[in-house]
Formats: sequence, C-alpha cells, structure tokens
Amino acid sequence: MRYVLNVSHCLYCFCFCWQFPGGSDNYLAISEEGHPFLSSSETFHTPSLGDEEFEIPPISLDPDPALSVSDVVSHFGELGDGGPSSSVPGNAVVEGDDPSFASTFVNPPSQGLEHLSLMSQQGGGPMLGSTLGMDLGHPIGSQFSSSSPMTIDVPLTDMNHSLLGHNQLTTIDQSELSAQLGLSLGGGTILARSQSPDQPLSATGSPSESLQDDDMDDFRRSVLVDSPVSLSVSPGVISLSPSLAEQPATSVAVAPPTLKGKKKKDPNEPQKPVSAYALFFRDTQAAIKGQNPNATFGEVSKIVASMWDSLGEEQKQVYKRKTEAAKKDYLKALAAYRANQLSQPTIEVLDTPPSPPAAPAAVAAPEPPPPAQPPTRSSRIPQHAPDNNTITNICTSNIIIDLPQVTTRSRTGAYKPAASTAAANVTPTLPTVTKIIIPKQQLQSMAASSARQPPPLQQMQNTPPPPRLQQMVHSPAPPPLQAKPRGGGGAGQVTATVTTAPPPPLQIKIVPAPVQTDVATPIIVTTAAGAPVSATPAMAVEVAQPAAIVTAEGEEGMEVELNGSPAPEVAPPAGPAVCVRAGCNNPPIESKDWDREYCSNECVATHCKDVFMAWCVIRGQSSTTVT
DNA sequence: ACATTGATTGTTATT
DNA sequence: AATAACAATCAATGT
Repeated sequence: MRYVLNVSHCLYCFCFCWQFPGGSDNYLAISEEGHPFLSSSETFHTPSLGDEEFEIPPISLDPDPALSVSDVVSHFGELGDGGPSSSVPGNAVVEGDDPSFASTFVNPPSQGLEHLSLMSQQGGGPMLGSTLGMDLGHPIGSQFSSSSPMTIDVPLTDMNHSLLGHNQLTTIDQSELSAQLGLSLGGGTILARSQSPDQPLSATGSPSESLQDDDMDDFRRSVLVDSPVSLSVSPGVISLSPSLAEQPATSVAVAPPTLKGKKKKDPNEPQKPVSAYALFFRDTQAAIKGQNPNATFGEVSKIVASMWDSLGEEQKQVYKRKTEAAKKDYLKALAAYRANQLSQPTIEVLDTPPSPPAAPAAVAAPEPPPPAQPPTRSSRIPQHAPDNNTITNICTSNIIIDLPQVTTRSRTGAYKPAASTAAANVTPTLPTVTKIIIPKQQLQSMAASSARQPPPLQQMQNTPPPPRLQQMVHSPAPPPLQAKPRGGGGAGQVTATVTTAPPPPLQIKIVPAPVQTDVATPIIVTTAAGAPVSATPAMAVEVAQPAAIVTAEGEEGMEVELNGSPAPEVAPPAGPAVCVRAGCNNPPIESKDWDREYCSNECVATHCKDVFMAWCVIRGQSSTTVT
C-alpha cells in the first residue's frame, strides 16, 4: 500500500528540500520488508486480492464529476504551472502494506487538505473555525474557502491521563495529518460505499483502491484467507462457498441460521447511508484513536462530538451532502436490489461474495437469500472511503515511500503488529535512488496515521474524557470556514468558495498544562499562510511529510512548517505581515505559488533551505545525509 | 432506534 | 470438551 503524502502545498519547500543533488527524481521511498502486498515496483493498489474471483464490475468512482481522474490530473498540472516546482510533483506516496492504504489516499493531491496550519493562539487559544481538513467530495474543484484550521487547545494535564497513554500521543505527524486530513476526500468514497454490494469497488477495479483497511481485512478474512472455493453438498443444497465459510454454507441451507428472532439481513441488500455525524465520526475517530490508542470509546465519542459541534455549518454541510448523495445512491441501489430480488429465481448461490453478475451455476435450496458472507460486523463495508483519491494520488504522486507495516504502535502495541520496526530507511523506489533517513518515530507515526482512515484531525492530543472537548477547547474562534466567515472585513479573506470546499484540517493544539511552564520553548507551527501556533516542546514535531521542515527560529523556538497541500487557489486566510523568511521584513506578496508568505521567490528558496537545514539538524542528521 | 469503533462476552457450530 | 466463528453488548453522542 502506499500512503500518500500530499506535499504539494509548499511546492517551493518541497522542491527545494527534496530535490537532491543529482537526483532529479521526485520519489522518495521508504522501504521495508514485509510488504505482503506490494513490492516496491508494484503499484500501490491491487494487492491481488482476487478481483478475478469476484469479478466486481467496475463502477464509477464518484458520481461527482469533480473527482474524475482527469480533473485531478489536470488540476495537478495547474499546480505545477508557473511555480519553480512545477516540475516537481507535489505528492508523496508512502507505500506500506497496511490495507488501510486506501484511506491514506484520501489526500487530495491538489488541495491543501493537509494544509496544516496552526493558528497562533494566546492563552486559551481559540478554537478556530472548525475546519476539518476533509473534503468530501470535491477535492478538486473545491477550494478552501478557508484555510484556517480548527484548533483545539487541549490541556496537557488532561491529556496525559485521559486519552493518551503517557506519551503516546504527542503529535500526529504530517503523514498522519495528511492521512487524516484527507479523510474522506473523494466524495465518491461515500457513494461508493453506499453502493450496493454489487458495485463495491472503484472504477479501477482494484480492490485495494476502494477498500479501506477494514475492508481489506474483511476482504482477506472472508476471501483471501485460505479460502479455496469449496463445493459443499448438503441435503438438497449445493453450495459454492469459500472454505472459510463452509459451515454457514451448509448450515444455512439445511438449517436456517441461528434463529434469533431477528431476521438475518441480506448481505446483498444495500446498506443504508449513515448520518453525516456518523461519517464524521468515522473520519475523526481514527485520528483520535490513532494518536490515543488508549482512548475509550466514550472519550473519543466526546471528542468527536465536540469537534462536530465546533464544525462550521459549512463543513457539516459537506458531510450532509455526502450523506445525501449516499442516500440517493442507496435508493438507487435499493431499487435495483429489489428489482433484482423479484427477478431472481429461487436459485441461490450460497456463500458467494455479493457480486451477483455471473452467478456461478448452482442449485440452491429454496432458502431465502443465504448470505454470501454472513453479515458480521467485520464484514460490513464502510460506506465512505477515500477511494478515488487513490487514483488521484496515483496520477499525481511523485514521492513514493515504502513503509514498513504501518500499523505499529510501539508503546501500546494497540495496533497490529508491525512487520518491521527496523529503522526506517527511505529509499527511493523510483528512478533514482535517493536515500533519506527518516526517523523511525516518524515512520511509525506515519504508519499509525495510515493505519486507518485519515481523519481530519491534524494534531490530536490527549484530552480529558468527561468534560467534553468543549472544556478543553478554549474559546472557539470564528470559524474561518463558515459560509460567511469573517464577513466584513476580517483579516480572513473569505473565500467565497464552492460549498463543497473541503474544510481545512482540524488541529488540536496542546496547551501547556496549568503548570504554567509558560511553554519554555514553544514550537511554533505555522501554516503556509504563516499563522503560527505554539505547542509544547513535548509535542514531538513529527512531520512525516518530507516537505515538513523545521527551522530554528530565534526567540520563540522552532518554527515548523508543514506544507502538505497545494495552496488553495482561493486566497488563504490572512498571511503573515512580513515575509516568512527569517530576517526578511518585506511584506509578503500575493503569489500563485505561495500563500502570501514570502516577498519573493528568492526568499522562498532561502527560507526553504534554511528550514530544511534546520530540519536536518533537528533530526540529528546532516543535511548531507539526505542526498 | 440506530449509527459511529472496538473490546468483551455470550451463543452457536464444528471438530 | 475444546475450539472457532459469529453475534450481541457496551461506551457517548448525534441524527
């Protein structure tokens, strides 16, 4: 699997920093062994899960035209235009074997979903507009109506005893961020999910693309896991079934499933679309959980609820739209399903994946629809998934990173065992091989992030359980991404954008514990736009993204720039008053290539260089290590 | 009531 | 009986 790191935002930084001498390749690959599914040479998708077996008819990825690959590509191309980095792709694809890879593809390559920008805050830090970086549906055409991320200040103290284990969470690295942010990008995902089982896969036909880790798990479990198709013959029933499900095959036919008052639902029946909130929950919880493995469901739930509350109406609308779209799809699928049922003879094929077309010849018992796959929880298929982005990213990806088993979580081991914990070595899998050493931590973070669907959450920190996040979240500031944000004159440039604009990434800032350490040396994280945010030193600034650069900044501490996504074409929120480059006090100028952070290309280059150097230093590596 | 996730527990079926 | 697989339950919250 490959995890896509969208680094196109700061094209300058990215280019500069990752254009290694002699190496013109833009691919950065972290390889590790144990990639069951993918080899470095293999493409991200299609873990050969047996498309053949299911013969899943390709379906359109996303009804949303905006998601078409061509659009994406073209869009991406636009990004490259003009900028010095035009030649450099803006995306990174991390490859790993985590089935969830699909989720990571959610990052819209073109848009700054991962536009990580932390707003500087004072004291309580306002929770700025909830701008979860999720797009849903319109990754391409939609511009960030606001790039202001949502920031949640979470008291460290609370954090420590609540969601996070001790140090488990400290930060969500960029990859995670990107992963999280991208969350449901492709509006199609949801639709795809909601589609009838008949067309569960993406147009690409690659299961991996449309399947999330869960799906993949289920998929493997139900199909791959040593399950040669077996023909079981039982009284009056001939069923074709995967070995794994042998029992159901016969038992179902002979003796109806455990009759528990409830009627077993036909697995083929389209699933009802879930609510917007549910979608949000899905997208968000993963991030929360990812960073807070110990978080209980209740805690997560509270946080999600708080986030939901903080979410601007616009962002909610995004989800709602998704839901609506899914509903439409559901209705369609349902109609088709019903029609199909009516026309379906009593012949049933037992234990076959829900892909009706070309049903294997089989004589079945008069039983109702024997579940191809017992509708167990594990088999349920999420209704939304960032599938299309897979394609999108593929098309635009430039950096490919082979990740080790992504789900490793050293501390708690909460996640699936990592295939390898060896130090992560970044080895370019493409053209030229550039070796970059990436701290294991970073990789792990990346892995963790990609473990699940990338939710919007950017910087997730521990949060206290009971009191809803609201307590942790200090004064919610005007939601930047609101439909009419900053109306009137605010510095924020309202980007009257399409309603489908993907909300900016949500960020939760860790607020120094009451112990008032006054944040010794706060880490300032700034967005491309320059909005800084402070974080405690403890907060590991893990930037999974290669583009992330850390630069030592004079008094304040460090400045971390996480440039994960392409700058929204729409005017970003107020940028810095002066050029971001240290030492330069010129006012930033508007540019297509950056978010009003720099005054000139020169400063961009210089700044990036500095940042990169600093980053190397922080990483304990000489900049030369990265050759 | 049901949706979100995931751990746990209970039930059922198979060996 | 032991084991495996499946199903239900629970948590907090929103629709």
